[in-house]
Amino acid sequence: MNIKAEVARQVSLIAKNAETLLPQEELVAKLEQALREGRPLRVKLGIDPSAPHLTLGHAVVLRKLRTFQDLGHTAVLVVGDFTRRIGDPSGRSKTREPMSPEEIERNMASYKEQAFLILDPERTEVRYNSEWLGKLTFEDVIVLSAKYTVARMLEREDFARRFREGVPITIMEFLYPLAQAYDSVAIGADVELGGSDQRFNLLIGRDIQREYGQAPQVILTMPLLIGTDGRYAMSQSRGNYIGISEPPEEQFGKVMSLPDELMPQYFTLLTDIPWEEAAKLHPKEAKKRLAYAIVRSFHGEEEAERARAHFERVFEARELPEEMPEVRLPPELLSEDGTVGIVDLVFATGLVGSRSEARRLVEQGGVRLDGARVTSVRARVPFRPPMVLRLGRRRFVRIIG
RNA sequence: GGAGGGGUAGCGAAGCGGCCAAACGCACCGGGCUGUAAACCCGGCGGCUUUAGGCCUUCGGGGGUUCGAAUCCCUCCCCCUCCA
Repeated sequence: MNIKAEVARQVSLIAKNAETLLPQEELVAKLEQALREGRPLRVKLGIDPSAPHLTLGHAVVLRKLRTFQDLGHTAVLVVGDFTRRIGDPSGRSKTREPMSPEEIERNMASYKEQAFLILDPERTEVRYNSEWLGKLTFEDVIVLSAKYTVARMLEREDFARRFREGVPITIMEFLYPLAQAYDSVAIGADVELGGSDQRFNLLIGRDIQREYGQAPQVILTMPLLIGTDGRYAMSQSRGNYIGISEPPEEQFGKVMSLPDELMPQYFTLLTDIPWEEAAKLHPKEAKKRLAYAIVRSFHGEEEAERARAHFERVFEARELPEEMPEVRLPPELLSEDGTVGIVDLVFATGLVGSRSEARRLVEQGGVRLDGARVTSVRARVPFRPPMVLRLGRRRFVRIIG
């Protein structure tokens, strides 16, 4: 095998779409060595076990990790359970409440299930950082903290700004990046992956590894995917996300309503279809291609096909979906003359949270019964099952007797 | 230890005795437009109802003043800034 050529091939695949890859020479050296010795690289990805669901944002990084696996390397998922059990006592962020080991375990079970839709389990190692962080003595921590300076910490944009503006920064916040860096030492990371917001932390890992006599890791960051609002990085706390394990139709629909401007980024970071190719299509067709590719990557060909068919049927042709949930009308809602109040009917579907909400929907023209809009809250409709009730644009129920 | 600021709906943020179920922005829902796009426009966004200037539960917790309190007083809890 021509090692030089193989290294070049791997580097180009690894570097593709990356926001930061440095130092590239070190990656080359590491790859050469790996190939010569038949020893796969250890590629680290830190996992925050805070939330049980993964989003397309996570998928971007996971896909890159998969690339490494396809090249024969090992993915090491490092679960930040140790720090997560402590949380962030400054209480500034509610997403940093301490979590119990049970909660963490539950989240991780679901995390892994989703992550393995992208990753190859055969080449994945999952490690919890409590394994080594939990063993450190206070003395060890002091020794670790002596290896980095305040000035360097303050180089981080976030810290610099807060320090300038007098917003508190706790010592603990200085310790967390060090802990993360120590993770790299513990697992002997050759490369660490992350979102572009992680760049600073990943760099600290290099310094700390060097301090502990290890070859520093190469760092690779991926761009942050913009969320469904078209403005901010996709995150669960912002609610602008598309989940990896959402139902196919849901995923398809969410992708279709992304702003067009996001298409290049999504094609590039989440599919193998080059944007230049998709750009030749009508925007709507391009987006359908995108939605299809994304759904397929998580749910498979068949489900992707179904999701597309569903979309075309319901939203393009404005016909009824093939399948819809069925709801039995509670008999007591039926009056003697065989009619049922529209609000009762809507509420009985369980698709709205309160009668007020049902009423609102009716008043706003969001309720159709067998295709005909019902706008009067006081309307009573003859009950002739089965009937199809449509709420808004996308919710359908079949009412049965 | 001292001085001061603050806790309001999912989030951000006004209000500071009645006109407050609480401005505004974001998110979200409905309608219009369309390529179910996005942007944009209109409406909604505590609950119940006999739909009304109706009733009930909300403005960190508890108690009080008042005809009436998110708004004033007492008390408790929590958060933040500055000085030392």
